[in-house]
Amino acid sequence: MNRESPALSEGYPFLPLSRDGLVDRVAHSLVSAILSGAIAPGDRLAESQIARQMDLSRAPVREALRLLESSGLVEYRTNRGFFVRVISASSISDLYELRIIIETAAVRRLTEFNPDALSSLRAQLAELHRLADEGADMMSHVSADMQFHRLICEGSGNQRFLQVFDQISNETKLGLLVIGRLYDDPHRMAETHEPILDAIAAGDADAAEAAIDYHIRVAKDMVTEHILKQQEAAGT
Amino acid sequence: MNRESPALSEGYPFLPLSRDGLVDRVAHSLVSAILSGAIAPGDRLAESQIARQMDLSRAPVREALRLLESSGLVEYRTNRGFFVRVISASSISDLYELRIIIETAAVRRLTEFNPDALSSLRAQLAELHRLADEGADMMSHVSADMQFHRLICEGSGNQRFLQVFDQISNETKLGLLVIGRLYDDPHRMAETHEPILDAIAAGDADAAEAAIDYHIRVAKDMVTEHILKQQEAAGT
DNA sequence: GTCAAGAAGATTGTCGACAAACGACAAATC
DNA sequence: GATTTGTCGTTTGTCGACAATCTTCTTGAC
Repeated sequence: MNRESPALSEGYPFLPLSRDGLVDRVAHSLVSAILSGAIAPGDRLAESQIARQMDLSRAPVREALRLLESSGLVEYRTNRGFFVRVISASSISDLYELRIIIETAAVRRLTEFNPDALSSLRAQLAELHRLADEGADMMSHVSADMQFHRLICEGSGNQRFLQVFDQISNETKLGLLVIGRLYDDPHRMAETHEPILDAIAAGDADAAEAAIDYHIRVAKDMVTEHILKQQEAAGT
Repeated sequence: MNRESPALSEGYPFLPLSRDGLVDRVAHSLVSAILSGAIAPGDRLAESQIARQMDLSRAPVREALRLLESSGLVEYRTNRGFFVRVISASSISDLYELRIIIETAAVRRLTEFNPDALSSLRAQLAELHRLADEGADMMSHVSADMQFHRLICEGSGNQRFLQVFDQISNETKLGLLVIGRLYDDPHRMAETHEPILDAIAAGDADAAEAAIDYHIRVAKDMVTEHILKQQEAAGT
């Protein structure tokens, strides 16, 4: 066996093993808890309590929370601590308006300068249908859906678009998840992405822009409507 | 002297005296240092060293740096620390593309739904001319210029637009400052904002959008050109 | 019963300390 | 002479502790 021969040629391909620190793991854990609904919007996130539960000191917890803050999932008040951000209809509306301008610009650039990205978008659409077939849970649907849109931002070639998208991505997911059952017909949901792909395939940037604008606007209306309904119900 | 009488009536408008914690002050101090050029792009920001100089512990310094990180001024590498982000031509180009889509959308909404914001924009333009008259320094010019654009985002009524603008604002300033003398004719610079105001005053959203698009695009070209020239000079 | 003031408990803000990781230079090996 | 290995000083990662602040509960007056 020539276990060593690759190393001799200056290149056994060791993967740089993930040195991701504690902070990232804590942050991920918190995101899961929030997105799963185990911690509800408005709830307090006491760092000392979390640290105790995870059996580590407050420092990494605090940093993880600061990280979540910059992604909009969590809100910080001086001398009071961190709270899960509450989703208001107007804040969601603003969020989707932002998504619209980012993603329309992104899909335009993608169509014009990077049409090769189409294949990965097709693959992601197939993934959406696969999840629909196997009756996956809401969280999986939402994540896969967002991943489709992320690919568009990534394919735009503009790092800032992707950065902004990632920053608001978790909050968008939260908005989708708090309203509960939205993907009643997941196949139908997946299909709504097809006009975007068609326009990109046709190389028609205007059409692509219009398609994604429509797509996100529909989602926006659905979500804001749901939230308004929920607020009414809660106010009664 | 009736120092206390206002308090008795339960309503003297005391300004909440800077209870903004240490962290914000540290962050502000660091931003100043970076934008003033005292700390150059690529430089390391050793938290222990900064803490020693400011005579406080590392905790608040660390948090301040994390804050700057989320505003893009500073970059963090695990187990290595914080570094002032280096400005590349492509990253600046992406940044301005983002500004264009945010601010065109913002000025459209402002023109359509909040034309009253015009007066504060006019005031800010006057401020630009005032600074030009008194021959203010570069930093003041840049800040006042950015404030004009911030007012547009604020006037859009979409919180997210403002949020994104604030997030990239410092990095934009940094980009403007590293290229040095750009405001050779500050009055001329101030005047380039006028077409935007005219369009808003006329209630013509399309024209306003076109005006700010042009305005930012010109700035983008100037800045990227300068940076490319600098990079060539450095590479020689 | 309502409201205000105050005490008790918990939580955040900041600190100093120690272990682990990094970068640089010297020593050793081929 | 060039590359690898060992060592050392510095910096980051994490911790536990204490003071300042907030929240809650109790107490008391009206």
